[in-house]
Amino acid sequence: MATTGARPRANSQAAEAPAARNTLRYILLGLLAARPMTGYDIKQRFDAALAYYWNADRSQIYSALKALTAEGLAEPELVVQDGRPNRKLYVLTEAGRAELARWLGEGVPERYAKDEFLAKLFFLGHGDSEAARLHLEQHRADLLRELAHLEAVKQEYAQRPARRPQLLAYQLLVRDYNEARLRADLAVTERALARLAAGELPTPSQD
Amino acid sequence: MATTGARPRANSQAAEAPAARNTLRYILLGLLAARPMTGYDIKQRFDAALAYYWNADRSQIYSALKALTAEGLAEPELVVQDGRPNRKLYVLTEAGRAELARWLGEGVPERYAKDEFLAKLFFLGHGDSEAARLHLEQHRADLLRELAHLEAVKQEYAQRPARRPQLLAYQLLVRDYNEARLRADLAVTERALARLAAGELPTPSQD
DNA sequence: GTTTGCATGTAAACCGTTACATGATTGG
DNA sequence: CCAATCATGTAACGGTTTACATGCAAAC
Repeated sequence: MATTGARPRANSQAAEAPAARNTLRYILLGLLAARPMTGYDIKQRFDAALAYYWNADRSQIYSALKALTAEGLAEPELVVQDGRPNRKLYVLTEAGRAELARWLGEGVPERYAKDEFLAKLFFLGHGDSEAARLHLEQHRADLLRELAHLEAVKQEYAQRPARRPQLLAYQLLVRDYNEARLRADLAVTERALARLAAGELPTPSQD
Repeated sequence: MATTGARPRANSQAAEAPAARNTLRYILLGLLAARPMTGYDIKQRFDAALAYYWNADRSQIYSALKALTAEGLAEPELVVQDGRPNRKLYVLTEAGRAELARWLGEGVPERYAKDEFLAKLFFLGHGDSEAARLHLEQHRADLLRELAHLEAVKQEYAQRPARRPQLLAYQLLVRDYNEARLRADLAVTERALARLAAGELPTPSQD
């Protein structure tokens, strides 16, 4: 149909992507490289800092940690507690550190993202403009909430000085990407809502 | 750890999200609502227009179309061709149209996105700054290519007038989101590369 | 006293990707 | 002559999500 054809694919730095990506595995290596952690700790880290671009369930994390152990990339260390459940601290091995370094050097294939909001928006012309307004307003509310949360985290980090500036620098860079995307989304959303209010978007009756 | 706690979750418009999202199913309904299509057509539509925020494999599309048929939401119509394979045109039923409308009215849960580039970037402090530069430059190249592709598609669409302005309006809105995000990413990337070149990002030796 | 937080896991279902299979026509 | 396009599908695997299961302690 479109003479311009399909969206072009990337040519990755190191081309060989065998069969499975297993991104979670490498994220776990990355987290354990900073300090030993339990599955529980890792889940918290996901929710607090990584959720904007990746997340995993508890069950997935626990089984992935077992897989790392089986491959000799991490080793569990039981920490007995009283009054609360024992913890299983996973420590990265030398092999684990090497595997992380290998992954960091590899190119990232340009994989399509999945965004359910945009997927639905694409088809909203089949519904009425009231439904569209509701979705756009919900999206705006979500964005404002996330931006507020980001601001709060920023305040917090600004207080205490960094222990490892090298690690922090890239984490802050990721945060910059996140913030820029949120603001970009917000601008588009505001414009769309304004157009809707002004009756500038076509309505089903004109279809 | 972080006193600010976890990222807040959305309160969706209509809360009940039963067990499976099955977003692909609804995207198929949305595509078929515009016109009857074959699995092959649908895959092309994905690659040409939807790939920025969703995609699916041929095999997944074919089996999803079968599932729609089994549920009475779409009906296949065999189009015999000579010289090339027969086509199976899927036509949306009334039930299918109703199911699409239901989905359009439902709220979108704020699901985390998965972005492998950001996931890797987050940990690049564990590598050397040369690796970081390569990844950032690759990302910039990817963004520029996508923006160029977007521009080409825009030119194309500007030519011919829309048949159904109501449907087109929302598709263009999705394109606006996409473009805004790409430009936001590009700005962050350029800034990061400039900082790297100026030696403003901490190097491993300081770790 | 009920909810939340700490802490680990198993089982099943579901979604997504890759590999495999087929076969004619058109374009380079 | 070889590659790409048209066109549909199956089988197997791998990754992700949900539901289920347990149990104590602290906070509300």
